[in-house]
Amino acid sequence: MAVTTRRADAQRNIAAILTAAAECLARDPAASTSEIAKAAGVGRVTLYGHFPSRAELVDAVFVQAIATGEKTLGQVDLTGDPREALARLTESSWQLVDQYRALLLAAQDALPPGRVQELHADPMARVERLLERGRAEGVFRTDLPTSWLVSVMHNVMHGAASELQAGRITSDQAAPYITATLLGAFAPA
Amino acid sequence: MAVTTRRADAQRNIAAILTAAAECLARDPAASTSEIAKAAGVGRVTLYGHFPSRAELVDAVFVQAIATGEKTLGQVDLTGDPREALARLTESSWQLVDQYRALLLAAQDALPPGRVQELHADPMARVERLLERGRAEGVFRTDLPTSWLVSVMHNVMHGAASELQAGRITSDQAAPYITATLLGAFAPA
DNA sequence: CGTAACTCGTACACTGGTGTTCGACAAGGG
DNA sequence: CCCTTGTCGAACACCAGTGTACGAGTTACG
Repeated sequence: MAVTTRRADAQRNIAAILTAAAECLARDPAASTSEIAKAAGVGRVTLYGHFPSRAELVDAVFVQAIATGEKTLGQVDLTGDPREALARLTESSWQLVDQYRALLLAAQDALPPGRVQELHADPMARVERLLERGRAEGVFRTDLPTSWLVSVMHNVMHGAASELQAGRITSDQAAPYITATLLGAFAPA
Repeated sequence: MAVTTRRADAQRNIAAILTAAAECLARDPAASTSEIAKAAGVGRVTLYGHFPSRAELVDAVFVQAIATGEKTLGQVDLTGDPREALARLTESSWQLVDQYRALLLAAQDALPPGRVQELHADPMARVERLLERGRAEGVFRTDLPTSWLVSVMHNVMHGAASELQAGRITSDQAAPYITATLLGAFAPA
């Protein structure tokens, strides 16, 4: 599907728009197409030449973000004690959540409902597998559904991002706090 | 400061607008003034006659919601085993969070930053006091700041609201799930 | 080097909200 | 009963964004 018949400058512009959009949306989830085009050093018309609508642009940026995030998470060692694996996964995931927080908000009100969920399927599955293994080994609780535990992890991380933004915690504290909280929450009763 | 010199029908209208706004914003955080006015059975101009701007209307609705919420929470018995008290508080808080979820979103992007935080001070203090007591009695962990634990509680509840909305859990499951999660997360290491 | 692909700015049409103004018309209160 | 207070609808100005149209200019690529 990749149209390889695009001229070199066009490809450069597409890339520039994509990275500019990522930056702008990270600053302000409601960033306008004008803003993004300007940041990319490109006319607004050019932007619309490559992305039919703002929504499709946001989608493309989001897809890209998920893809690079997946690459990072794929390198995390998930073997050994599930608790230690969870700590490692949390550390990496937290970086990503913190980085892409605003982008997620942008996606949530620019993309059709369910689309965000759909694109999160892969990273979610990774967490789920680890939790399942921990449950099988008896180090994580089994009295709550795995999907619930995944959502707890998700929400605690996003909560940490809010706390960080509000200045109530520092960047260094976040990961340890999250890890300590989750290990407590996931331990068997 | 309460202007008692208002005509009876005006007071009725104000009340109607307030309750209509509460309903509309609960359905759609971005509900327009036209929508709210129509729901209140009132002209849009009348609405602006009582509330100078959409933001001030949202503020008023939010203040009202907090006040009635506080009344409910004030009746919760917080004595005895802090863990059981937390369970009771969670049960009541969850009802409120679920009910006012959309309103909170409305407030967050209609009100100046910090205003939401400001109005949450009282309910937060209540949770904080309970957690502090539990820490003093050795049943809650002390290796994380109280403010962090409060935020965890907050975020787990809002996460549950999302899960409920997405149909991944049912209304009955929410409170027990939240309670079980928090008791685990707050237990001493 | 010529042509097709691409870009640019400006301008435009459209949408959907906010807040105001106007004048006519009720309705409550003293 | 009169007058103040309040209400109403319609119209208006305004803003900020999205997406499109046009025509002239530029750039890659064969």
